[in-house]
Amino acid sequence: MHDSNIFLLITMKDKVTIYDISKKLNVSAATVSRALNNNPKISLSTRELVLKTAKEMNYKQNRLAQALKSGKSNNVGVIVPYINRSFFSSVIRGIEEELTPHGYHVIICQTHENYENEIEQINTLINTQIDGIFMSVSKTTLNTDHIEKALAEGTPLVFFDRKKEVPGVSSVIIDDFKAGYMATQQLIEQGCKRIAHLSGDLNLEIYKNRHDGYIKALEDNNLEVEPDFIIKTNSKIESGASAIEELWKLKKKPDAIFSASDYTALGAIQELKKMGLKIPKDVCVTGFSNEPFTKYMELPISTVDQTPLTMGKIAAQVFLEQMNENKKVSIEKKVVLTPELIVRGSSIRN
Amino acid sequence: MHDSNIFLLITMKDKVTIYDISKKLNVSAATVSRALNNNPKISLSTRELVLKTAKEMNYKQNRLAQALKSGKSNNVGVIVPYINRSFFSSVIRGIEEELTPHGYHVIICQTHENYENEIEQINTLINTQIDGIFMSVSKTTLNTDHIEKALAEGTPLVFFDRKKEVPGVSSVIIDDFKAGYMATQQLIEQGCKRIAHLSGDLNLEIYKNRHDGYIKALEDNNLEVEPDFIIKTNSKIESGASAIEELWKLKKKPDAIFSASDYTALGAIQELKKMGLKIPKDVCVTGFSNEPFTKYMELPISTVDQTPLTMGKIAAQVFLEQMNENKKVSIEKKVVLTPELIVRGSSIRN
DNA sequence: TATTTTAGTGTAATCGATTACAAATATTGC
DNA sequence: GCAATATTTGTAATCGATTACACTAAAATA
Repeated sequence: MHDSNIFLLITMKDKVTIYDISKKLNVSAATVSRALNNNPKISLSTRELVLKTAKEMNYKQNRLAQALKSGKSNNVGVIVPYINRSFFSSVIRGIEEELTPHGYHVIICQTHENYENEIEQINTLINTQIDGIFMSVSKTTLNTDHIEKALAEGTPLVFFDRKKEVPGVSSVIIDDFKAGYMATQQLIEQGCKRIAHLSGDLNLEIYKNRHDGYIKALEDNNLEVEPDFIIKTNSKIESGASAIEELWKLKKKPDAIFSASDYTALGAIQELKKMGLKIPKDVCVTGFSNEPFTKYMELPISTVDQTPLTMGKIAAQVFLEQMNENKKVSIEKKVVLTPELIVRGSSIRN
Repeated sequence: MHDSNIFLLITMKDKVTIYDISKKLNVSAATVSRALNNNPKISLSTRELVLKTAKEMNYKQNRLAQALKSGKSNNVGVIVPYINRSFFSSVIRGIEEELTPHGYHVIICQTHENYENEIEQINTLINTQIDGIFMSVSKTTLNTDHIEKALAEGTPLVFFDRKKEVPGVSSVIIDDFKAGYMATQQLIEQGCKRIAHLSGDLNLEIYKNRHDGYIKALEDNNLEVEPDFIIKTNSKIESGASAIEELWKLKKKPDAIFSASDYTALGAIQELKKMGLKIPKDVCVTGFSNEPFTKYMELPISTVDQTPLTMGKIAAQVFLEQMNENKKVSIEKKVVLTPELIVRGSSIRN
């Protein structure tokens, strides 16, 4: 910290309420409220007078009071592992852009991939009387009691990307199986025959599906599934590098890598280059998530785009639909978006 | 969209209030409230009974009602141009992590760099009775009336990164002058003598300061300031490429580029390579912002880190300090963080 | 003109929690 | 045993906006 000044200043007027307006105009607060809400049973003259006076007095509606009365806060909560991950921040942007025109505000919470935080965040969101929750579950979340409790309170919930099976909860995800299949298929089409897979935690649905898509593509092309070619990694660059070390200890070496994460793909590429191998000539590589950096590399990395902005917007739409339904009934809607395979230099051989 | 199922389910109990607890225990709501708030003037036995019953009935405090009564919502608003920009999402993360332990929630708003949106967002945040606003002003914001109005309502405001001069408003920024100076100095130390600058809009303080730091470094090293070497760009990759085209039309060509944005730096590098020039041998390049991709390039790009997480945390601390002060007095605090020059391959010659 | 409509406004309760103030009960001291 | 004090609980107002119901006055109808 380099510098820091102090400066004093007196401010602050009291906030104007409908009672202040009603006093000034000698009408009841009810009349003021009705005028402000364009209630038809108010005379044009008083309505205009109230509106004019409200503007003059710089009246601002207290949404808190309104929310308490109506039982609707017009706030929604979004729970993600980290908000500054490219994918999550883009989903949030999508949600925000879709909901703002409907008068909603978005409250964001991070779990840091921690189950306890997730429970805590859900509870405080419920206390805040949010009208709905959007969430991508943390990696350490196994149990769904906290989610079912939220539902029982009547809080609509929408999963995006990372979901759990909970009756009554809608979800918006991408077709990870298809993504895994497409990515693998494209590598096969480049002539690759020994494709390794750097997988995430297979207990998570998304990674399991990417893995299964990879397997199915191999099978459909009559390529042998080599268990040694499947390495569990953790979305870190170093993890990609060490996976390559491990793979290159094998007798039969891979000629392509399909990584469930762009970061491990990057680590793999760096390690392969260090070993003197040429990409894509010797080894083709495809990552996952379309992290911004994949596009900007001198050798751009093939990857799968999860269309996060769309995902956020659709999740918001699902929520809005649910808000328009009968409150005593909740509708479960499962939307599966088609991912987009982005083929770049790292996996083009000809 | 690939698939979409419908599933029905009945849910929802009514929410439990202190009145439900008070009825069940045959005590007054006041007693329940006091017990829940650990008010000392309540007997241990009733306190325990209330707490136990509250848990049994799954009571959740209504923070809306509490907020209305207390005049404190425990929500703060953050206004940024776009939430999915690496820098902004990291600042937001910093704010969130600092304020969550104090019971605050963070509401996010985007302006899309649009002045009208900014006004709108401020107003709806005030209606929502937020306890404070954090903002980075939009590029199109010239006038500060909307901000002064918010202050007059008694809403504390903290600027971060992009600020305006408004009396009574605290700010947390980085020393952009110093950043520009350091970056330029490092290029000079590599032996560069003809350093061009790709600048942003000089009407914005941050770009003006980076520019001024660049000029000062040249002067301090007795290098001539060449007006043709200063090109206005717009933070897009293409803008960096066309700046290079323009510069290389000059008789005297630069031997280094200091760009006020990582994206224009990237565009410049791509264009220079296309022209067959070697980096850093022929031209050194330094960008600004430490965008994630700069680190991952085969030739990593030198850049300036704005320490966004720290910036968010400090902004939050400034806000918390202000909340602890006398409400009728607002204290203006100006924090200037020291940026970090990250020297990478694109500007190392030896 | 008498009576029914209609339009416009006011009264008061409500949302859920908090808190001065009042009241009831328990405890202490003499 | 009784006043004085301390402890615990209740009553009711409050935060600001909304709205069912009641009421008045003017307009429409017979």
